[in-house]
Amino acid sequence: MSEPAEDQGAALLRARGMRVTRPRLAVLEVLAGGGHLEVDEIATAVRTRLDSVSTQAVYDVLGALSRAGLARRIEPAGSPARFEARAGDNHHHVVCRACGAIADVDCVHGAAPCLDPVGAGGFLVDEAEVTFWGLCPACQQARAADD
Amino acid sequence: MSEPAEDQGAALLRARGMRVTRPRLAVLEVLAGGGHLEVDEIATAVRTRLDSVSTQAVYDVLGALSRAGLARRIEPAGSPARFEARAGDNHHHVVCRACGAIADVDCVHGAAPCLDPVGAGGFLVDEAEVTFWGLCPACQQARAADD
DNA sequence: GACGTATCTTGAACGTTTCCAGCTTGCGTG
DNA sequence: CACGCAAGCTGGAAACGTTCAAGATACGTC
Repeated sequence: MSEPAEDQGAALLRARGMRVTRPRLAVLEVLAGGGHLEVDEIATAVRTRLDSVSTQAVYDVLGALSRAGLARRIEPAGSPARFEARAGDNHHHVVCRACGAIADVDCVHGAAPCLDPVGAGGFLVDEAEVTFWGLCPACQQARAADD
Repeated sequence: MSEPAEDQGAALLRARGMRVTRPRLAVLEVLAGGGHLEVDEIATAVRTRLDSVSTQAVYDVLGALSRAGLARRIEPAGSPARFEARAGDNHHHVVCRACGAIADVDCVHGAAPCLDPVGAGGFLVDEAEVTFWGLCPACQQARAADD
């Protein structure tokens, strides 16, 4: 916590043999702020820290970070891709059907919920992704108010 | 089974107060053939039964059918939307990371696997969607052959 | 400090999906 | 059995998120 965010990010990148560049540090900082951000939101936030970063660079950086395990890509049906800082735990997500809001849900089963290779038709399963669908508190209220 | 497929589809549509049109019947027939089809595949198959059907009609029909519970829309990350006939039972899917193939997986936990509204941050959860990621048998062999 | 390569920039294109206006069709009424 | 309304279809076009290609730049290493 005594280290500036930049140095933390640089250490993470170096630990994986990745080059430390300004766009990457900025993206890591933005992701560290929390939330589930769209590429466009990340690009906008990054541009408040650096003068100009191309959209292409943001996509490339996010791809590299998720490949390195420093970010996690999530993509609920009907939404553009979103990215979040990854704690390495396999938590899951609740998505609001009305407004698309996303929240984290810790896995109640431990490490691998519902992961059951049996009956997978010969597939070699390595990950189980769980997405919950429902209504966020705000949209529940909005719907109740409509009645 | 003694009824022609068309009449079955017509009955399904009428039971929900939906109009019975040729594009809808054709889409229902195609979906009844099984599998997890992309919109483009469905459109192509439909056009072998009817002379000409616009792409928009296929999208509209599929939207109406999934809203009515006659079709289910699935959309694995990084893939275009796909539709399948099985709706109602909540089975899940295995997706091959290499070739994108999709297979069904019956839920081993019964009706609502891992569905745990607790800790959902105030969300009113109504569905739990599970997607397994791995390698299909064919891609396992292909990878083994590369070594 | 100079090199080689990974990374970023610019500009463009791709494929899926949605919008729009207008015509056709299914289906309940008289 | 003909009529009329609204739902549904057609056709063209465009928006969106994303990816590709070629060249310039900056990082890490020697």
